[in-house]
Amino acid sequence: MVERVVPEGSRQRRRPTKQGAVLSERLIVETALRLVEQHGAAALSVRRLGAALGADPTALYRYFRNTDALLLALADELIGRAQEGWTATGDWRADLRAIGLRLHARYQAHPQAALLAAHRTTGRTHETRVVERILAVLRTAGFPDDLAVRIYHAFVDQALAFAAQDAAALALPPAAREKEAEVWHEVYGRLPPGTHPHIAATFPLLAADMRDSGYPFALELLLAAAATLHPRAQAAPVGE
Amino acid sequence: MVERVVPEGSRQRRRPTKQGAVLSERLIVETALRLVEQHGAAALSVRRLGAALGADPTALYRYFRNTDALLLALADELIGRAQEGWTATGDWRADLRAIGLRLHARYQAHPQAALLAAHRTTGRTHETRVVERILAVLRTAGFPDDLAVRIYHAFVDQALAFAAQDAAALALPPAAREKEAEVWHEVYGRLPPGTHPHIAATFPLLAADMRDSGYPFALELLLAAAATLHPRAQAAPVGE
DNA sequence: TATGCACGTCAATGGTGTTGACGTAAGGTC
DNA sequence: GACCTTACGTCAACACCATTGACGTGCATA
Repeated sequence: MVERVVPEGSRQRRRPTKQGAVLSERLIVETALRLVEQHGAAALSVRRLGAALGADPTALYRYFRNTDALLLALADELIGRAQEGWTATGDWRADLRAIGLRLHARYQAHPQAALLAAHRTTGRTHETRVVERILAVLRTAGFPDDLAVRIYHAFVDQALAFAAQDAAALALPPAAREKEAEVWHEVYGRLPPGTHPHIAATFPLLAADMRDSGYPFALELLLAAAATLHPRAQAAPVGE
Repeated sequence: MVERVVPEGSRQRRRPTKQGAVLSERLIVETALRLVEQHGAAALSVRRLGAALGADPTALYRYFRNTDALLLALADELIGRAQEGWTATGDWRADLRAIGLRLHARYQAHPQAALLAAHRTTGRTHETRVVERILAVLRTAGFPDDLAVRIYHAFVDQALAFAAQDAAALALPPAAREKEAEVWHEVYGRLPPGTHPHIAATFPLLAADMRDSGYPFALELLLAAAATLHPRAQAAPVGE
């Protein structure tokens, strides 16, 4: 196979497409993100991306080895953006809450890329920086090392797992997404008290609660339980 | 459009395919599950499934409206298998722990299918039964309805999110999995204390802890925090 | 034994990612 | 300004994919 991808650094000959666009790795990543944002995950295909760029679809392969490489580039971009503007306050619980919610929110903005990114360890600079920051928050707060590590692990995995989980719902084709919402009302709303008494009794509450992500509350529970494990634990109820 | 799917209950005329197979919803689900397990999630296509069944690929559409409906059936099958043999003990915390760990374990046994299925709401019988059971555990334990619903939501989403997260790691091709573990040691094990002091200080602990899933500990934290929200809350430390 | 229709089959449609060949025009050199 | 070299945009083609409508066989029922 001919090596068709030239590393971004050594690119020199930029040549406009028939429609006048001048391609670059950066332009492609930004266009792809915009495409996903505006028209949903399903809109991201090589042909549509080519159309959006104003270029032949296969021009993409001069910049990325395949679509997976493109999606990893998107993912890297996301991780970077999630940390922009964040600074520690010194309150470990508020800091972890902010980091968790930011990561979650940023991933939700690009569900398709999030689905791929959340399950992978990249070892790239953005990722190591977040890890360092979380450990810093926990150790500075006075958690002993072994406990800090365990809490870090649960916290990070939970943030990424929920990010992927909620992204998956957003990344669903519109038809399937509508169907799922419908399933909740049609199926769960009509289960008879005889066979499913607890669902029947709480259905309105259920329907209301399931509309939003379970992550914020799960995060609060994790933080509250972690607080009770602190060597100088004080009364620190959920949500504090 | 002609309605082509006949509900499983009212099926009567079974007719062997050219290759002699007698199709059924159950056979299709089991074959699909086997296909995904043996050859990965990418192997699940209508054509390949037809070949594995010994039938014309489009015969599938006599049993499922589309591939998404099949996927939901797979998901529900996994949920069902996770519950086989479970019974309530009356100790809400032990019961939820058991349900969570069972779900997680069952999905890990079928990583490829778990990846596809863990994000979906099926509305099928196995799913509604778990939902009913979890709500029963919480309400019987004395949690008020609104709290029971919120805890249920966080608990279920956490279990499924972690199931998908950990399944993703298992589902990677062995080569890629080894490579990722290697990258982790190479990158995180060599970060200089100057730029990443907290990672450098805790690396041995980190490396040991990250080998296993973060779910069991995250689940304990959730249960411990939920216990403090109980109207008759007693001292109930993590892991009790 | 007769009959209606369930369902397995086939052909076709319009999508997808990806590859190899080709030629044009851009950059460097003189 | 002329000449090479080659990067890279384009094109055609391939092998898949899910899904559809039409068709007729042969089964279950009456």
